[in-house]
Amino acid sequence: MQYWLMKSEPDEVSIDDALAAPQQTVAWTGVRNYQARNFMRDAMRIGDGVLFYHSSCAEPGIAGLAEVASTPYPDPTQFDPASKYHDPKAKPEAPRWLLVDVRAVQKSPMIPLALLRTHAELAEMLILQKGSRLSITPVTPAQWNFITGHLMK
DNA sequence: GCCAACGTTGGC
DNA sequence: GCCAACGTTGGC
Repeated sequence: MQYWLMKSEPDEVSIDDALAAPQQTVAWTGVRNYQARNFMRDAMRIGDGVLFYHSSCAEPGIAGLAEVASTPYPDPTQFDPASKYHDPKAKPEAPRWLLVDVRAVQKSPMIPLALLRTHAELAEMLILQKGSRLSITPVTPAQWNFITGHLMK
């Protein structure tokens, strides 16, 4: 069992959108960074815990809890010329981009980025490092426990 | 809208 | 393989 933080722009898919989706599950489309892709392809397992993070919005921060809900499979948007995530170099017989399904578990009290920064226990979180912009990052059990057990109370 | 930081591309 | 140019991310 591992833990992750996954960024989503709430204008595209918010925690509320995910909770309202069938099975409360959304396909994590649009990742176009190899490191983030590799986490989904190689490291994630069904049932892994996910911190659902809102980025590029008025109040960036952790907005809910979710879990990995599928094994990896090709991101269909890479083959869709109408999608902004279209990748002309991807072919169905050789997909470049894989994703997993994510099931929203619950909305949480909003935990703003600025608040995360105030806790020494979270100083090592990858998302808090200078220049970090990876959209999917691993979270340690200690960080997970601190956030879910302390900040979400 | 600004801009720092980072990733990717492509010429050489 | 180097690296400059360019595009993107994402907080502020």
